[in-house]
Amino acid sequence: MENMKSVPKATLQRYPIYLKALRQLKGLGIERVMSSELSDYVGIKSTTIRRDLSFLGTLGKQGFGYEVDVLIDIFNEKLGIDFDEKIILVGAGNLGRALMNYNRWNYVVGEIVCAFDIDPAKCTNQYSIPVYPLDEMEQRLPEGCRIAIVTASKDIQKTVNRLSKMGIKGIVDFTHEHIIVPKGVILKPVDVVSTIQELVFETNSMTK
Amino acid sequence: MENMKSVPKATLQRYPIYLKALRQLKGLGIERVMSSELSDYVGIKSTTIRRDLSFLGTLGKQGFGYEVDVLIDIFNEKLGIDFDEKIILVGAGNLGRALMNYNRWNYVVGEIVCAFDIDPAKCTNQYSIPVYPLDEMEQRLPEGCRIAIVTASKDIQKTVNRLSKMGIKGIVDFTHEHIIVPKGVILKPVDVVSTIQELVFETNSMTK
DNA sequence: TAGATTGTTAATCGATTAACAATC
DNA sequence: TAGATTGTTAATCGATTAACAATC
Repeated sequence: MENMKSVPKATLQRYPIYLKALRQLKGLGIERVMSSELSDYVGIKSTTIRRDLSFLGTLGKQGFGYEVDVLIDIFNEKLGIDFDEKIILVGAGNLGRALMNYNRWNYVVGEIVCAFDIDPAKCTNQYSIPVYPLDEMEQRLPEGCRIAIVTASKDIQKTVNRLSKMGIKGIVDFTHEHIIVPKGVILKPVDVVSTIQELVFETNSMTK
Repeated sequence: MENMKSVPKATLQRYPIYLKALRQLKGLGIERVMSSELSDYVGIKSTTIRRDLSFLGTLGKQGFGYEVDVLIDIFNEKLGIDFDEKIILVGAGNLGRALMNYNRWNYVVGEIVCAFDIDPAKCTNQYSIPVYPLDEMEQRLPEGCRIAIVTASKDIQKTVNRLSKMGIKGIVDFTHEHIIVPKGVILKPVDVVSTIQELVFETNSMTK
């Protein structure tokens, strides 16, 4: 970490793809992988993969390839994926509840620890995860929590400002709203509508 | 459309951002916008915006800026967003149902017309949208449907192959699975776990 | 017209990849 | 060692943006 050359943004965005693939390969009992194999698997050129991996150290062996476990460990250690990122969720509506139930990501990046909602009727323990009133966000913030998922669009800008003050560093944003993010906070939009629009644009421009 | 210089991929991916912003501005009663204003609004340099827009024609007026309505119309007409893209949904689990209820995108890109699930218990009319057995996908495919949202990971590769044969051109993928997409089909992953991982990677690499 | 902002050119920056030297 | 694949260099490609000419 200390001497890490600054990793290009494009590379950083491919790491999750590699990590996912490596976990799947490991699940299939594969212990060693060559960049060319991984390339076929994820659809990224092998040179690009080797270059991307080289930012994390000298991980492969010439003539051999990479040990799957070594790569997975590196992603975990060097990049701070320690499987228990504490995540909070803002908004316990339909989508929020779907995310709460979507517990497949336990032990992958961590888990949603608790949720918040303005609607008192939604503040309950009846789901897999406790839901607290939005007011209590500051006091209920889990120790070390850096990441929030927001699904509620009511007063979203205010909420984002509050999250930022609370020390949240990354926000996964499911609202469609226009949000200005404070410095030092990264916001990743997850926008089905925009995704569909991109698809429409791209399919249209494909068929000329 | 006919003489459209091929639009760069990066530009294509920004169009939904512009369109969203323009609709919001229109909602605020704003009729004219300069590239510099739009730039402040969406956080993309004004030169980039002007260049992106120039692929769609000569839309602005020197000394004046752009008419919001003109831009919105161009996106709609030239790029085929006609508000009623017919979308099908595969998988009526928690996430699927959240998407069905998430009808905010009606009249934005179109709407989910129907859903499919392998589980007969989930094939019902009790939601806002009819859910049919997965078997009936081919016969129930809405006229002109090009886009599918998949949330069910069971046999996902088979499903994707089927969708492709049915003529689906774009897939929004909510599963975590490793999917090989047939030629001519675009798959856009929407992956909360990967998004969170990207956030963790990026926040970690920010704090050095 | 004069002022302003667009549309576009050309320079810069970053990302990809072909080619190959290093090395297991 | 010889064969193979990595790690890295250098060339290419694409995207961004500064600067400015075109023009409303």
